[in-house]
Amino acid sequence: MFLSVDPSSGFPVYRQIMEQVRRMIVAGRLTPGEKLPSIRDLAATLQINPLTVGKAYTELERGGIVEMRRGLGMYVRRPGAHAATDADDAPATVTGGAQRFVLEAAQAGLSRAHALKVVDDAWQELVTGPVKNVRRQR
Amino acid sequence: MFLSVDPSSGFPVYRQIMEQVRRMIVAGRLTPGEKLPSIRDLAATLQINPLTVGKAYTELERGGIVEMRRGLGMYVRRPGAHAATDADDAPATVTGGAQRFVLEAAQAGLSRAHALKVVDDAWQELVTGPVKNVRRQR
Amino acid sequence: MFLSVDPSSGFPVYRQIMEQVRRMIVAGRLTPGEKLPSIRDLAATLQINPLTVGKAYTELERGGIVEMRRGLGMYVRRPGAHAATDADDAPATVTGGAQRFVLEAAQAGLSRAHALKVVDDAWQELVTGPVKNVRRQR
Amino acid sequence: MFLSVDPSSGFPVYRQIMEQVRRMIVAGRLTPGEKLPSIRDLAATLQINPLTVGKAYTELERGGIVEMRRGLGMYVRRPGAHAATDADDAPATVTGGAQRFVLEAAQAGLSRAHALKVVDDAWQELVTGPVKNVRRQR
DNA sequence: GTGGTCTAGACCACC
DNA sequence: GTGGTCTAGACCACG
Repeated sequence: MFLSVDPSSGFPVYRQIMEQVRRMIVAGRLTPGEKLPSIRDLAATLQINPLTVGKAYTELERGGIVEMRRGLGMYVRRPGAHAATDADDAPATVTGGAQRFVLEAAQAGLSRAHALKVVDDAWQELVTGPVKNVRRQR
Repeated sequence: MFLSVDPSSGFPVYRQIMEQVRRMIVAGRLTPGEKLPSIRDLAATLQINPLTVGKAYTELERGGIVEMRRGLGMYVRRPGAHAATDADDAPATVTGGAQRFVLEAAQAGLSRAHALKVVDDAWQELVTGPVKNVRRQR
Repeated sequence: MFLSVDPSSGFPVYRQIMEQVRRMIVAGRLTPGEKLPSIRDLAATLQINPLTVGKAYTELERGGIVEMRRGLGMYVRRPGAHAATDADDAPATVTGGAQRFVLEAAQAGLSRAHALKVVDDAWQELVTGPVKNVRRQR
Repeated sequence: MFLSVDPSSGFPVYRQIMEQVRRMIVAGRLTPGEKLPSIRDLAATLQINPLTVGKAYTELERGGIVEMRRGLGMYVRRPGAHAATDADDAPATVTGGAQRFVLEAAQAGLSRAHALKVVDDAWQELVTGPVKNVRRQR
């Protein structure tokens, strides 16, 4: 598990962690049932406060992404276990995200086709794993 | 000019204003050279603090979207006028937005094709606002 | 607003706050639209850390009990605004609570009628307001 | 003896065991003098740590619910044998539980009569219900 | 002024 | 060992 955070990015560190964990799950680099690094370990690795890691984990658990087993650690949840929870409002979230992206793209002067290609490329990068910047493991 | 804000959405009010103004420009409902409502008028209409509207306008001006003419008000800028300002980093912003969207969509269980369709639909909805053709900038 | 917490009760302080706020809303001592004390104020009054109060407020907001208005404070939400959110699983929570209570009561040797009376008395106390219970400490 | 625990429920595993044992006693599915499964057997069945089962048993013994006979195992105690132990504080516990339940119910929008009915139903289920109600998981 | 985030260090319950 | 809670104090974004 290699994660990287940028404390000076202005984007909350705990959200950076959340996003990367979700990204790894989607990309298949974290599989259901797999154990996440302990709060202390990850905090030491990233050189941040354990509470910050804990906040990220707590939020992920609330979102149904991972589950906590007392005294054992955090584990990636089986997909479908939480599907019922947010299956209904997920589309709304996604279309909202699409609207935001489309606005940005149009504002930047991209054509419709160009914008779609950018999304397609991003998806490709997500499933194959970022080419640069991240190392595979395990 | 119809704007609406939700003070309790957790999303900064001044950003809500910025986003809607940009959206209107992209959709062609605000055309280059057109005058925006005054800070005080808009604040009164939305029942929010004038400082908040002012911040939105200032940020829009910094982004080169609108320009301030002392004593006259804020005006939508001619496309291309700000091209030099952020032409270089705009693509980076867009790809970043694409990555965020793709992550959300994948996490929500959408297929690649489905995600692309959602984006295409959002674009369609954006341009088929009440008005004519889309003016692209840059 | 009179709240009291017992830091040495073993029950998390932030949950004590949550419970009392909910209790006050149910009892009508906090009405929809009313403003809660600021995090700093309440923390100073209770002589606890602001972060602890903040955690209580954040959790209440997540539960749809209160809403945050940026830069203004926390406000009691209008009932029904969140009804749709947890209307479905609320009954499950309630029946679970009922099962726990019934088990306790039976284990303690109460009769069925006696247990019902205890609940009825508790409801009475809730709506009329705790007779004692509002004590200052430290 | 069929017990089930959910390690990822957030509720301590040892308390889940305690609660189910007490429930069985109240419901008559475990009668005074009856022997509980050994720590090792139950731990193996539930696929949990024997220390956890041991803690549950120890706590039950402290509460006077069961008694340990060295070299023989744990046995359900005769009712009344522990009455003197917690007869005094039991009512306080029960009224506390009632308050918690009433708060939950009122918050969920139940009427006073409805809440009482839920409790009555739960009691009914407790005494009649040993039939099924046992679910396996994992 | 408001809440949001982060740090450094501590104690606790649980497995 | 694990995560959960709390303290004391700091900086930032927002209205």
